Amino acid sequence: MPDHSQKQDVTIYDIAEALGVSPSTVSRSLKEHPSISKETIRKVRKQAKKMGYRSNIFAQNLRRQKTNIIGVIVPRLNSHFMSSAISGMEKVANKNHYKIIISQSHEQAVNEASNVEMMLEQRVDGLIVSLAYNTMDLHHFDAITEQHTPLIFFDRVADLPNSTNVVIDNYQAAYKMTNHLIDEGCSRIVHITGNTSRNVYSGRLKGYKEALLEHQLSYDSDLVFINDLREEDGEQVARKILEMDQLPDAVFASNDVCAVSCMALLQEHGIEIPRDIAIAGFNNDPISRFVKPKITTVDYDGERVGEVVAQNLINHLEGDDHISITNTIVLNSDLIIRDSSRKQDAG
Amino acid sequence: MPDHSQKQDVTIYDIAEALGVSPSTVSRSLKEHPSISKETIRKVRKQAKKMGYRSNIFAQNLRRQKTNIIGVIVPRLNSHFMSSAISGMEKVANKNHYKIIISQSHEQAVNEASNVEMMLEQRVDGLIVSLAYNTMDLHHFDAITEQHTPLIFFDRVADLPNSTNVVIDNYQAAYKMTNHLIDEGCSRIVHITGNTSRNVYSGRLKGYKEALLEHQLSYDSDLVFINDLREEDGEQVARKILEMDQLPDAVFASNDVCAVSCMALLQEHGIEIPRDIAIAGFNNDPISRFVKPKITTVDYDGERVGEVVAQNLINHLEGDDHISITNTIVLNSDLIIRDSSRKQDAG
DNA sequence: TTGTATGCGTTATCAA
DNA sequence: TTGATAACGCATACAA
Repeated sequence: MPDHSQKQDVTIYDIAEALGVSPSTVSRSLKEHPSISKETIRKVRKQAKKMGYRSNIFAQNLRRQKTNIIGVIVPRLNSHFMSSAISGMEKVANKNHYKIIISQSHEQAVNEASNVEMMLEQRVDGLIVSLAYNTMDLHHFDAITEQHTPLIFFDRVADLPNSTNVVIDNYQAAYKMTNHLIDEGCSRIVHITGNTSRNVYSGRLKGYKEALLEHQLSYDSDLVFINDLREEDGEQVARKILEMDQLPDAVFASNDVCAVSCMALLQEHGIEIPRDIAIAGFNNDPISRFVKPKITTVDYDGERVGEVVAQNLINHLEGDDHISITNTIVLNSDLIIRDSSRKQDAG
Repeated sequence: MPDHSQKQDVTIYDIAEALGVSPSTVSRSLKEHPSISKETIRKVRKQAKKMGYRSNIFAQNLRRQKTNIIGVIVPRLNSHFMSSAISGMEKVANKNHYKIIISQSHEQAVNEASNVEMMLEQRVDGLIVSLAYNTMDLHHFDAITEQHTPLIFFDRVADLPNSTNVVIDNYQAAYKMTNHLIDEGCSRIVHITGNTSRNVYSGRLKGYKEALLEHQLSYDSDLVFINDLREEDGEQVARKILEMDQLPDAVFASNDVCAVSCMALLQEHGIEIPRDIAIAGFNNDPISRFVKPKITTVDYDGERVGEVVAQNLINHLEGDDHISITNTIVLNSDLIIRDSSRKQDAG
């Protein structure tokens, strides 16, 4: 057993003894309680520094029943959107003296549930969640809401009372994107998206359908692909496209990675973008700018989402806010038209 | 003030009372202490579940002086390498019932120091760090080592006694890459890298130099660019390249984002890759595969790095390991030769 | 302005 | 096999 035991910590008792005062005086001095004289405060602080005192946070937590820790559960960490979102949360949390504990569900409801349990055990002050791909039943959040632990969902949100959702208008974004493609003369538009039990994907699918209908274009379910939106999924759709009797004239994917991998495979088979097929993605992942042609996408600023989510939660925790009864915050998201569209004016 | 107060928690006293046994019996039953009868254990567990008991972790921590929390400090979260590394750490931590608390230094030593202080306050069981760009003085880690809190650096590591480093052989990787470019007939090779106070960048620069020297190629400092390796830095180098009297025949950048942005701007100015200039990056960021041509790079698997780092730390914490006196773990990293090199055989 | 005493929920030691 | 009791370090109600 390695020896990392001797964290012989200095306590307020040690300081009290050294100074010949009581522990409570030390405790109060350390947080500049108004009833303590300036002189005492000065002395205590000096002694504390001298002895290398560091407040024991467990004892504090135990007394105050508060941790200043925010729990974050996400499907996975290593996508551009998610890591940016986490970055934004960390920034805001740090500024407000909160810490964040992170866990991944790896897109599995069962992991999500055990992560929630872990967060509960940690007694997080609040919880931020983006749902796993296959989460249907939401009962694993019951204990959270029962204890009135503030709960905020973002991106992939839930329909749960007493929780807040931070989203963009996925319907509108997809509606605008599809309209844009139609305006460019596309009429056979492939849509690649994820599990439509998730708000983000159902919203986008709906926007896509609506735009078609408004232009008297028939909705063809053979042109809609539901998958996990990973690199290989984009490629697989590309292969299916190449086998179609009649080629589509556009592909609109629900994320950029999928759009880009689909495009790459199409290009390898001699399809010219955007002449033969126009391409559109979602998220404004850096990758969307680096491919050729640059792909049209929807600006979805993870960093900002993360900031808003964290700030909202902290406001709530600090009491600057009311109890939310299923409150929803909708952030902006704009089309970014690029070379993979047939015209390049602003949308 | 919103009402998230009534976390009227069930304690072992409540269970004890309900069952007519002592709190110690409950405590022991809950952790299946060998001296407690099966029957009692069964009863206690049942009652605990019935009453919705959840152990208070502060009290536990307070008693045991242990948190099962690992602190992680990184320059920034939202790069592919870093978010993958964190993902790997989270995976291993989760499996071993550890939690991770994350903070960003935003590449500033001053933030790094305050993050360390925060981790100390949280009483993390161990600390994982990748250094900020401009960290020179390492005294902000003194308190960590003094308490014998295990400390592991990865990627951007330090030369500190009683800490472990997890790295790849940056010298070798850059040496091989430069050799590869030379083998392809390149002789004026631009190298873009970061602050050479950081091991990763000094190692790579050294490998680059060494390869040149071994081939009787003179080292030209005008071909070496030290910057922050961001998207805009790659573009700026591209502009400088375009102004050169004699064009280089290769660019070797210390990360893929920088390599790719440099390449894109060169291409916009009619340079053909790899005919006019070959391109090489570092990290095997997905972006390196999606650009055209795909760029040659160094495989640097963040997920694996994260796993190794976390596993090593946990082994140490669990006592399966000795106290490390400046131990170094070197992970594998291989060249990935792609279209942006002039030949495409394996390196 | 400061001190005393108690409790936060657990675990570990000792005794029964 | 179980129980009583004393910590762990801090914060606060009450007393002085």
